[in-house]
Amino acid sequence: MQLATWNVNSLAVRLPQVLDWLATHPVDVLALQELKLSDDKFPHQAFAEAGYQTQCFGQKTYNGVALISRQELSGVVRNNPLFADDMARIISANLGDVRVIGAYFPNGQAPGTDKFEYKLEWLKALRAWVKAELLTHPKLVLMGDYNITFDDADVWDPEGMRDQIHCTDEERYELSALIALGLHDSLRLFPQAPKTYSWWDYRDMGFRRNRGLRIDHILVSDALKNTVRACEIDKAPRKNERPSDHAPVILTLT
DNA sequence: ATGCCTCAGCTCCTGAGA
Repeated sequence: MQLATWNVNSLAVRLPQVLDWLATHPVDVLALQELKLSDDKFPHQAFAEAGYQTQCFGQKTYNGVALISRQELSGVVRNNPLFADDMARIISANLGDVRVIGAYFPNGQAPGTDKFEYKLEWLKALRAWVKAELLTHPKLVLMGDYNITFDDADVWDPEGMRDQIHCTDEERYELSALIALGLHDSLRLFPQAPKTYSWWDYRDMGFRRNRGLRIDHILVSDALKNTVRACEIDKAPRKNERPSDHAPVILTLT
């Protein structure tokens, strides 16, 4: 079984790339973030013609998430029932006995701003909800654009970005608290080359110079850990014309 | 450098992203 996550930065712009990618990477579930379109504009038909079912939670202009799957998903939930949120950021569902959560974590803009406070509250509420979910769904995958680096190994310029957004102690504390619920960073279950990132700034030739961040993650619960066979970041779509600034992350389970 | 790209939208500038 394969699961993947990809922040596409506008599904309207990236739909052909997503369909191309699925044709060569026929994963069981693909979680998308930053659709930037409302549900009435979601391209269900295009995915159906490619053999995929769709569950979407869209929003005009910003945010928006979806689960694209080969099999029909059950138990679809939108956002965190424990957190009143104006923004479409989470969609979760069951694939067999595995609870799959796709999430677009808040960016947070900068420490000290209202958006940063919202990010911390959102993270705290996510942790409470995931903790409860694990009781009923021990096999759980939490994947998406976390907008948080685990540590300096995830940052191209750790000195320059110290205490900056995605790298603050407060954000990293929340990420480690998620891990402490009994989750594992799939990518780090395997040896990784230094400077492995999932996002590169559009500006200043960020990708060509590998000036990036690892902020897209796939966390798996204790009950799934021993089934993880591989986890990798697919940098190929970042080389497309008009790419997303994020690359997909792929998880392979037995 | 309160910038550099890219995207959406009350679109020829602005807000937001990361």
